[in-house]
Amino acid sequence: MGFNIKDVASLAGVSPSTVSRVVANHPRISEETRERVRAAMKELDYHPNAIARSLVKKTSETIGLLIPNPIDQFFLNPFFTECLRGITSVTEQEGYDVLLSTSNGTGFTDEMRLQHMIGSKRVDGIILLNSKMHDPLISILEENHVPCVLIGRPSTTTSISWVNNDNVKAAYDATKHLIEHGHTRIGFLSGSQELVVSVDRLSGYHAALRDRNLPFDPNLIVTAEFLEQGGYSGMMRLLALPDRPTAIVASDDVLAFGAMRAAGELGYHIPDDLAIIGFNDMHLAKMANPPMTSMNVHIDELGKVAAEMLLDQITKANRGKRTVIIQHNLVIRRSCGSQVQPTYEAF
Amino acid sequence: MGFNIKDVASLAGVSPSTVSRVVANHPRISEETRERVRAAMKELDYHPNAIARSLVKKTSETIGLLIPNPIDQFFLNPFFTECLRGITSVTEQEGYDVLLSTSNGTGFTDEMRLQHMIGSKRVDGIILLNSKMHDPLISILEENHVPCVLIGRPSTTTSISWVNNDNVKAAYDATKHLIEHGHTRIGFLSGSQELVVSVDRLSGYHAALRDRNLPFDPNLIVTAEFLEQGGYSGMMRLLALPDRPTAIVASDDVLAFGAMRAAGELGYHIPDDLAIIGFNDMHLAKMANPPMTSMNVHIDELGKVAAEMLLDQITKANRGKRTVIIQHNLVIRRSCGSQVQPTYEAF
DNA sequence: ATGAAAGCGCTAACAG
DNA sequence: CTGTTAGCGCTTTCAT
Repeated sequence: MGFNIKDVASLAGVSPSTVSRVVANHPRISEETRERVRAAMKELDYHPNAIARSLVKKTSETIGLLIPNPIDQFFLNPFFTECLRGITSVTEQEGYDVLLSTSNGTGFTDEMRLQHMIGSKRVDGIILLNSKMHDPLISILEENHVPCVLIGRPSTTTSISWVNNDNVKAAYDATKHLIEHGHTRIGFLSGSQELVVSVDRLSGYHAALRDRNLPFDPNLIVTAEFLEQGGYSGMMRLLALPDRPTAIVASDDVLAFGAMRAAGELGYHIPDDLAIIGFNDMHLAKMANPPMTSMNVHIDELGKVAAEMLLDQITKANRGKRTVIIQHNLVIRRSCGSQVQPTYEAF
Repeated sequence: MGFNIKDVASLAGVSPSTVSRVVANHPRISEETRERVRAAMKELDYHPNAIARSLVKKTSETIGLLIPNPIDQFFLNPFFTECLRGITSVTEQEGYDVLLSTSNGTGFTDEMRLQHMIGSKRVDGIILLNSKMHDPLISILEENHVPCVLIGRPSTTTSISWVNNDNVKAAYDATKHLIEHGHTRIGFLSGSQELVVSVDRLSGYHAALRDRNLPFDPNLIVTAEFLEQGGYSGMMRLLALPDRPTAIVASDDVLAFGAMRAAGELGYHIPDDLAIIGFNDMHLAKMANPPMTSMNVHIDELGKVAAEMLLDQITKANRGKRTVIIQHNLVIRRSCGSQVQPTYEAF
């Protein structure tokens, strides 16, 4: 318990540096001493102290993930799990661990937590989630020259790399789909306009209306938190309008679920009375009643590519700025009035 | 960029130890030097190197979470997110971060990853998920005297603390509910019998049948992975029986979803032809068609209590073994044939 | 109240 | 191929 490199060295009758070399698989070590050291390591159940190693090598084989506040609200949206699944699918292959910056108790802002994560040297790079408009986190990252990748689009010019969907186009496509179904009054359930993703999706909605010469009615746009409750109350407001929408684009599936619940309570039938399209195509979507049409933006892929890009920066010192766009595709089910077979999908 | 304690010290005209003291809020520092040091820290944008600190203090303000292999399969079940939500709700208050041990690329087993996490000294304590029967991880934890808490019940006597549900009783209650609805042929969709939770839930099912003098038919028990696909194929097998069950207890909601899909494809109507009860009451459950009756075991609470217990061990050196049982409650919706109002629930 | 010095466990020149 | 030496950046006695 708690043996260190010196203990192993003296048991094997060599110097600490030799032990260090066999641990690191240094080539120029005689087979004989290598064996002897290995035996000593096993006998003492020696495990190298990663902290000490980290201190001298200045790498930690760990990447950091900054969970934006409020933390537990973030976990409520399946977005996080999907992202993390993508991220870990590459870290596990490359031998990296993932540090979640959660500590917030002492009233730390996201900026302070990011500064701390960088300054504390516990991670070799950082993945940032959920970029906000005029996000101060971006400039912190730039100033510090830390390897990092943003999941989402920065709202201002920046030198840091990012992965994103073409959210403008995705919302455009979703809205167009409803227009092609004959809808002219289409409501839009938006997430907070502080988030770039919300801004982009709203602007795609606008563009689609404009292209088809449909009038734009600000009353048809409701902003809510990315929570089911937000979708519910937003929808209630839309349905209370004298000239209610006949179709809804929700910029997140959880909003769409809330919207469906509100519609159900008021006695509207989906898709006959009201068409709904969600965003993200979470697993939930296919189990909804009726199964929900949703824009799949391949969140796991966002995470996967972000992690790959980050590890590239870290291991290859490849700091050139890269931006990647992940494709989207509309998964048509029954909530939008399309005539599709009642299919059964696996998770 | 990259200033250290010495840089701050010389700028402030003091010794490194003094800087260290003001960082640590040491009381016996004159107000004047404290100010001077703070100014220097701010000017250099100094952030203490947590790695160096960790090396000497032997604490990291980080707790480790060992994600069992296969990692990405684990993320597919919402169990993980809920657990993590509970865990982070306490770490964020207490100023701890969370390290996910994911690195697995070089063919590491769970044991090796645990050993590494402990030996590497990057975490002050460990939360273990998903205990298996005869789990070797448990003995590793015991031997190393690391602060740790198990989420789940250990299958053998052990000195380590754990949090769990009374899964035997929970499955008993779920099964009893179906029996009270008049069912006598009740199928059981189990997760892998290598997991303690599966064993417990199956034994609760047994006990309920026994208590009501119902015959036990091994054909009614199907074991599958905790994935929707597992529930689907398991259900297909049950429904192919000459004397098919009229009700199902699924030991996980994702299994129940797969079961519902299979039943749907074969033209069975739920709950009229077939009653189903799931386990975990994930958010999905209430959005199912029909809304799913499910045993809520309060997973976030498991995570929360586990984290609290762990931090207690770490900060108070409170190593006494503790075991906590989190209550369960059946959330009755429409998939089990109970006559309940079609209610609408928020997330 | 502050500084000097030793050392946490490891790696990396530099010698040999 | 292997050992010696000098740190990595910080905390912590022990002095003063």
